[in-house]
Amino acid sequence: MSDHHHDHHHDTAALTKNQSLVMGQLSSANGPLSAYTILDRLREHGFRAPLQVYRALDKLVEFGMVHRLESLNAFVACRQPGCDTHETIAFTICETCGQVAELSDPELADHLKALAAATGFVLKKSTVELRGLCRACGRA
Amino acid sequence: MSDHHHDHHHDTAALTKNQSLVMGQLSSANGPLSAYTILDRLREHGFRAPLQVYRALDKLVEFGMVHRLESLNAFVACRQPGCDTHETIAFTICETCGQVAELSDPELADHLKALAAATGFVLKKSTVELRGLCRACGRA
DNA sequence: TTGGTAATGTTATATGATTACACAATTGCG
DNA sequence: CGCAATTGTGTAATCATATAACATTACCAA
Repeated sequence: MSDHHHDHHHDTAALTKNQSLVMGQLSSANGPLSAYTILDRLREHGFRAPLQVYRALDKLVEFGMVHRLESLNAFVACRQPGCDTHETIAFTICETCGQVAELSDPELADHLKALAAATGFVLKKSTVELRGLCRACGRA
Repeated sequence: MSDHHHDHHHDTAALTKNQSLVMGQLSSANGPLSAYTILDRLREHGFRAPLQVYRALDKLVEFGMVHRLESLNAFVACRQPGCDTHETIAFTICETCGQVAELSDPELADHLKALAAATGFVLKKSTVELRGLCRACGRA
């Protein structure tokens, strides 16, 4: 159907050592992490330089296992059920607790595409990041 | 109606010296500029340190005269007709020529709000940045 | 086995943004 | 006016994010 989706099925075993270590940190974190935070946490595993983290992150993002949050300069493990199949995604970012949730809404994707197309713009990639209060923090 | 919209009407005359200089650079640029690019261009006007730029940018963004593009770490002058009245905005960013256009679509705002609300999320601010090819570059 | 590709390690540097502190200009008000 | 509060400015240092350049190692495939 889609002409450029990921046909990867990278389970953890297929990752390289550095990729696994970085993925491990992101998976066990309950929110987004900056590259340098990941670096610090992996120093005891032999990491010495930012590039070790950034290279792993590049691949993990490419595989669709990790998302980059532009408005935070941080990275988060993908929590969607079919991580490698979803297309356009929006993120909600709670300004109080820092928690990030993914929203996958085909209608939104269509809406954005149509909106862009109306001005002759060919849409390649959407960044949608919503700031506010999550359900729990909104009650406070 | 809205409880925190801008009631400012800052015409250029009301800006401070540094704010005017920064605004001048952004207005005359035909695309987004990074804070350090602005700094370099204003050195001949006496600018010496990043903070002079960032402080001016903070105010200009607050006034609604300038937008920050999260995915570029750059800033662009607002080109919308009623710069201080529009609410939610999406940006198209051409990956070839770097040109940025603003889209102001109330339906999109509603859609995002509804999407967030469906998970109990209280939306404060939306970041929507669309990457792709502008009309001119798309023809190539 | 040999040659190419991908991954890694290391140093240095580029780029983006803020903290801390001192001082000057402007505004508001008694 | 005279004074205080606020806002704007200047400067240095530092923190935070990301990439360039180059050498080496691991792995896979002909």
